[in-house]
Amino acid sequence: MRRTKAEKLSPAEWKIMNIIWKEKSCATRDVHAIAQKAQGWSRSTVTTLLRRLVDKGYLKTTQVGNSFLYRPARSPIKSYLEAADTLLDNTLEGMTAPILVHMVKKGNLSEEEIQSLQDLLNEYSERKESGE
Amino acid sequence: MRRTKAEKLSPAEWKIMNIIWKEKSCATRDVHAIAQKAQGWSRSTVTTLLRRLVDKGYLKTTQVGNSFLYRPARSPIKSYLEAADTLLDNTLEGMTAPILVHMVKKGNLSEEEIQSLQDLLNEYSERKESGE
DNA sequence: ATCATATGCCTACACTTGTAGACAATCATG
DNA sequence: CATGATTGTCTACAAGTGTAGGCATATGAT
Repeated sequence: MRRTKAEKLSPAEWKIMNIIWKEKSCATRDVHAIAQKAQGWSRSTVTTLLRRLVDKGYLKTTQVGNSFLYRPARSPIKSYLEAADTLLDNTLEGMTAPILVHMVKKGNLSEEEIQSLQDLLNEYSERKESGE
Repeated sequence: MRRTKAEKLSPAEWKIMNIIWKEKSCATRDVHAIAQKAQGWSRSTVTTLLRRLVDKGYLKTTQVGNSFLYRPARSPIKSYLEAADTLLDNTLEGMTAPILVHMVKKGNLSEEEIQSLQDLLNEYSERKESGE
């Protein structure tokens, strides 16, 4: 259970981070309001998760009056990419493509997003053709 | 900590599954030999993980002499796709594309794999253009 | 038959994660 | 000011995970 690099988030912690990455006003009560509706979590549960996220370096706090404001300390994109890396780490050779296909299918991508992926792939296939 | 659907694997369990998905001969000793070299795990550790994987329904056993043969009870692809779904579940709207880009970049895809992804994306973009 | 070895099974223990109650300090309102 | 509501802090506990030691039995070699 060594933990050398960036702390991994648990599913519940991702939920909380997603709330804070999305909302602007981030007092405990706000997070709780949302998480209560979405997951049925009690105030205690939300507080515990917030504390752990601060511990893990994902959130920073500012005292405001008698309560705390929570702000993200890490960018969502970076965090998601790390999670993607973790997924690939668990994966055997040759499995990446099927996974990508699957994700494209379920990803509900916009035209622009599809376009950008196409461009990227074109770039790659050209490189391959010219002897990479 | 409810667990309704298919049991999730922990990182250590993925490692073991990958060994068994890859190797043909799958007695404890074989798994241990590999995991010992790769992760430095003791025989006990490997045994425990194998037991848990049987419990979770990822492995089946056949008795052979005084020892057990382990076989996968689930396909790697299916399992990986479920893991990909879990990743997407944690992810906010609009983040799928950047993740895909990232995975393409790190995925070291073959020409055929790139081709198949291109085909898929073309299909999608045509559909979009014709008013999906 | 004996003994070293291999193997399965049980137990253990620290750390993580999900989930939350209880208590204390603080704040707002009559 | 008194009191109820708000907020933070501490503590708790069951289940999951990483990691492994030890014992008993089965097996192969002498």
